[in-house]
Amino acid sequence: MAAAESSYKDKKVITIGIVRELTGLSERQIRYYEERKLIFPDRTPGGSRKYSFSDIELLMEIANKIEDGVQTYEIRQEMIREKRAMDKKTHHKMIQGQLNAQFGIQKR
Amino acid sequence: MAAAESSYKDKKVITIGIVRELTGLSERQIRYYEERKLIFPDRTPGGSRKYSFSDIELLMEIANKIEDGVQTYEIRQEMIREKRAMDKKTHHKMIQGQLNAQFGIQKR
DNA sequence: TTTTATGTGTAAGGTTTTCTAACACAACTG
DNA sequence: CAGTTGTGTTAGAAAACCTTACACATAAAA
Repeated sequence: MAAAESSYKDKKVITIGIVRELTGLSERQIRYYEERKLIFPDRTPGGSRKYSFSDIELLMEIANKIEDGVQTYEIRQEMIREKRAMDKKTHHKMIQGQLNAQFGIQKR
Repeated sequence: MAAAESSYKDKKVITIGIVRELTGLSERQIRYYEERKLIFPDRTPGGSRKYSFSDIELLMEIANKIEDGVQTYEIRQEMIREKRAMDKKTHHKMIQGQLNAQFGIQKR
């Protein structure tokens, strides 16, 4: 049963400096992956980025793929494919909201 | 089995502004409760405070008690008592590390 | 009832953190 | 070769934090 799960994992509350520390990536890299639409932090009213633990995990996966020579464009395609696959099959699962938020209709 | 549990809940990665937002408390209050030794954030190398989700929960409990007229001093006593009770009984449990870190020997 | 302690607000001045934009460049890719 | 990718770095500005201090209404203690 266990309902929606407020889960800390997906709450966007971590600033980029901490993310840098936790992932070992440079802020430049983190922002660049956002530019390439691989990651979608929230923002404070003032404009500072806020990430979740999920985002951090995702960033580390991205970093691995990049190291393996995979390009951001390809990574994005994979992610979109994965999301679609999940939409069809597991139609109401946890990660759902996560990915939906990221690849859904970007409210410009 | 399930070992130590890296758990996001206790990782100190949230800055005070976000804590303010999540708890509804003012930064002044949050810092004051620290001064009264009710909460123990980590610090970045630069000196900014970092809190965990546990800290946030704790802060909300504190806020409730304060509203009920309980003084910070009493709250602290309660917390110390609770910690001791747990030390005796549940001798190696999750929350352990959490509380220990907070009420253990403060390395001045 | 004076005196002291508690809990918060607010202001000042100073650092740290973050942001965007731009230039540079090596290593690919087409 | 011309264009793209992924990062570093710099520069200037804005946001977020920090500490210290003064004020003050309440509440607790002497």
